[in-house]
Amino acid sequence: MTSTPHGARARARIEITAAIKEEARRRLAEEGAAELSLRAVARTLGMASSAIYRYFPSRDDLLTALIIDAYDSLGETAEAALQGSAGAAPGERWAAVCEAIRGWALAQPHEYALIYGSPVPGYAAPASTVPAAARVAFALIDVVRDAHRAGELDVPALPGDLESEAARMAADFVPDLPPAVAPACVAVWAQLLGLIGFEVFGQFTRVVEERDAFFRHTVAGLARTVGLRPADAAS
Amino acid sequence: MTSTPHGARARARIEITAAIKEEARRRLAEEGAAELSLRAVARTLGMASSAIYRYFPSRDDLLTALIIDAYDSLGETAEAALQGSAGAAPGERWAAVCEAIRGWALAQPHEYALIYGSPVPGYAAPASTVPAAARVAFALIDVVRDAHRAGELDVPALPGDLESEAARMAADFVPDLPPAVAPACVAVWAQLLGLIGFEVFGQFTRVVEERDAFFRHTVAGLARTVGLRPADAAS
DNA sequence: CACAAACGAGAGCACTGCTCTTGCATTGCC
DNA sequence: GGCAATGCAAGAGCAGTGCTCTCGTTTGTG
Repeated sequence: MTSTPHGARARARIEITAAIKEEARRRLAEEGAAELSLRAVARTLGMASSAIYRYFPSRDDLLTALIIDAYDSLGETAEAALQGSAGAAPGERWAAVCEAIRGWALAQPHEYALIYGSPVPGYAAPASTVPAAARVAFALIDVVRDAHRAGELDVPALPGDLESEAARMAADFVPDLPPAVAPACVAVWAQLLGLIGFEVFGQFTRVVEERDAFFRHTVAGLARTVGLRPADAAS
Repeated sequence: MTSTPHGARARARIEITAAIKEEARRRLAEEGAAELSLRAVARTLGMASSAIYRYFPSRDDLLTALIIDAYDSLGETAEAALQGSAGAAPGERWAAVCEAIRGWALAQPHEYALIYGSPVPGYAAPASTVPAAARVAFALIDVVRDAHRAGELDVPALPGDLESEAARMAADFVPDLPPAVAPACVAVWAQLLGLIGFEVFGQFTRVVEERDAFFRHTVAGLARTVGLRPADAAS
């Protein structure tokens, strides 16, 4: 039933699907996920509201598609920063990837909110989002891995009650690194995105003014937490 | 216009206002903010939907009231942990306050999402929420302040480009502490809530299993970032 | 007592997600 | 090439939402 399901109709289908997503993303950029209305999308696309349901069985399915796209877009940005900094010192690469993630988040706050905002509890992220979501994390991990290969990673300490958990984590997604760095990576990943979230969601209003410098400094601290030696020696 | 504006009607007003908030909070606990419907609240309260608008001019106003309550509830929890650990070593107090915040968040995820989730950009938090929101932060800062008084605070380094910002921050809300700790406090505050957010919002699914131990360890790392000496010497 | 303010209820508007039915166009098979 | 099956768009419709307006009624004050 696959293998280029024959001709014009199929092409039209993927084109229209793309057009719906595109228009939805456009509205998302300026309104936020809560205000995204299927009917409005259909209207500006010149189709009946009921027609959209041929392409996305429900509003949530559209949102899920947008979530995956957002994860991928962010992951791509992070990977680009990773490659753009190839050869640089681990501390600098770390900063570059973090800045790229932050830049993406600030440029598309609503999409950031979509993926790192509040998925209501009870809502289990569809398994289809997992690989896309992992890309950012793996970009960060790649920096750590490179530092490790170059012998420039200070493996952090690990308390006894986390040993088995660390072993499991490491086996799951960093089998080539010392187990102790796995929890540190996860912690730093969460803290970084949390930090960015605070800025994007306006929690820094009237608290942090010079956000670029503040972010640079904080991210250097995070680097130290995973065992990297930050580029900015002064911080 | 204040000073007990006379009698039974006023009393009824504050009672009904409270009942609305209570019912709204109940629905919030099991459904999430997006699903909270004024009409539904009115229905279970046995009043016409239009009557609610006598008490809250709009749905957003109701949500704002709930946000303030949530901030206060969380702040209260943090302050209780602070007082409950009076006299203990700074590292232990830090852990206690952090655990309290996390516990609150896990117990009322929807309320956590309401305050630290995704306020759509374009939405400036009403000034009325600020003092309530600050309570958590100040509870954390109190631990740092105590450590400083006891001479147990290792003041973190500060890069040159953050000096003026640090001075401004310190003047604004920690005038009695060395300026360098101010950015560290803000960073750690954001990172802690971000970490908790990741857990509450399900980002740790299939990533972190032993979340208590993981949190304990990570929070000890955060303590070190602000210059505290964590209780858990092993971590 | 009279008057004004506060209040509750109901109807109504514009909007939403989603379903169902009806008719048309395209597609693939014989 | 002709035809049945399928894919698709459109419209009407349901149940629900936030919010407004009006119209009596209740309440407190001069």
